[in-house]
Amino acid sequence: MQTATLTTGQLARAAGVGRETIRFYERQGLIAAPPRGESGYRRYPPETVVRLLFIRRAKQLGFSLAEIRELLSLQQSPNATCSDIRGRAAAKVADIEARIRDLERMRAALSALVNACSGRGPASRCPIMEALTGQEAAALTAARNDATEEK
Amino acid sequence: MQTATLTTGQLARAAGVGRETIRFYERQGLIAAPPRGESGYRRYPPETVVRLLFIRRAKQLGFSLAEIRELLSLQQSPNATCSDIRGRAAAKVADIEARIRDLERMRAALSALVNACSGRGPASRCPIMEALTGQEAAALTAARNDATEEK
DNA sequence: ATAAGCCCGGTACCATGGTACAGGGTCAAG
DNA sequence: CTTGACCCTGTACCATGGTACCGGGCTTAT
Repeated sequence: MQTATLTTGQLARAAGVGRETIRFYERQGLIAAPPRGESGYRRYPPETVVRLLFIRRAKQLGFSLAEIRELLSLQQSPNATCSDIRGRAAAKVADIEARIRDLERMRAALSALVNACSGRGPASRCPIMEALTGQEAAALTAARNDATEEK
Repeated sequence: MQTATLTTGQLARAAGVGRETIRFYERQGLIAAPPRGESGYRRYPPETVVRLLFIRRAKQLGFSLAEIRELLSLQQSPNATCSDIRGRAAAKVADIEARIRDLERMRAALSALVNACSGRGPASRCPIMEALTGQEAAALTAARNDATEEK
């Protein structure tokens, strides 16, 4: 085995990802299809490890694979500017902030319900369930009671 | 058409969801399969609207369809207690808070990178890209330079 | 009575990020 | 020279929450 190139398994171990993941990234255009040996085995140049680690870090920062593909192609392109990158990163920050606000809104609404619930009594009269059920249930029940009385 | 029951389309309009979504929820066990008319058409009792609105609200609060199915079955079950419900809601709050913390961590790391980037110069020397690329790239480049010099 | 509009079951498809085979070929050590 | 570990392609599958289409049947208004 030549130490100059890596097989798929060696690359996977070096980058801390699965072997299948590497082939998946190749299909997704995140890493280039490497040259092949006689046997058809992939022979990765060692810098592919760097690229895979880049992908891992970008994923941890919340970038999708599509966005990472764009970042990588900007990296490659000679007339891409630093402010292009900065713009994408800032947009992603805004995106993350929007998701946080969304979750904060949920958290506030749901924890208000939890606080409104004593935890005693049957589920059927739980304030949480009543809030989720809304007004319509009462209206429908009333309508049905009317019908019963009229009968 | 009897006004006592609703067709799938009427139910969909009343609850503000798609017709296909209702059949999907039936397959997922979120709403019971309703009785059918002569023609095989579904005939929903009007309270199904309440159930669909319940599902919508619970979804807005971050519950998955599987969790909503559980909430609905607790609602139905006579020996389920209020504290069962409260427990699920509290667990969901904790879940949402964990997701928020995760996003906060991303936001902090990424906005630090955005602040470190002046936005001037080529993408190849962008501090954001350098941070994502890490140390390995420098090490590999050095190794390659060594090899070149030795040759 | 005919056309529009609704409904039926079944199936396939969307995005996201992979994972898991099956059925072969290859490579290195013993 | 065989055995086990590795690699190949291709395809199907996982969860999530639906959406879209097909070929047919039903209903309703004109």
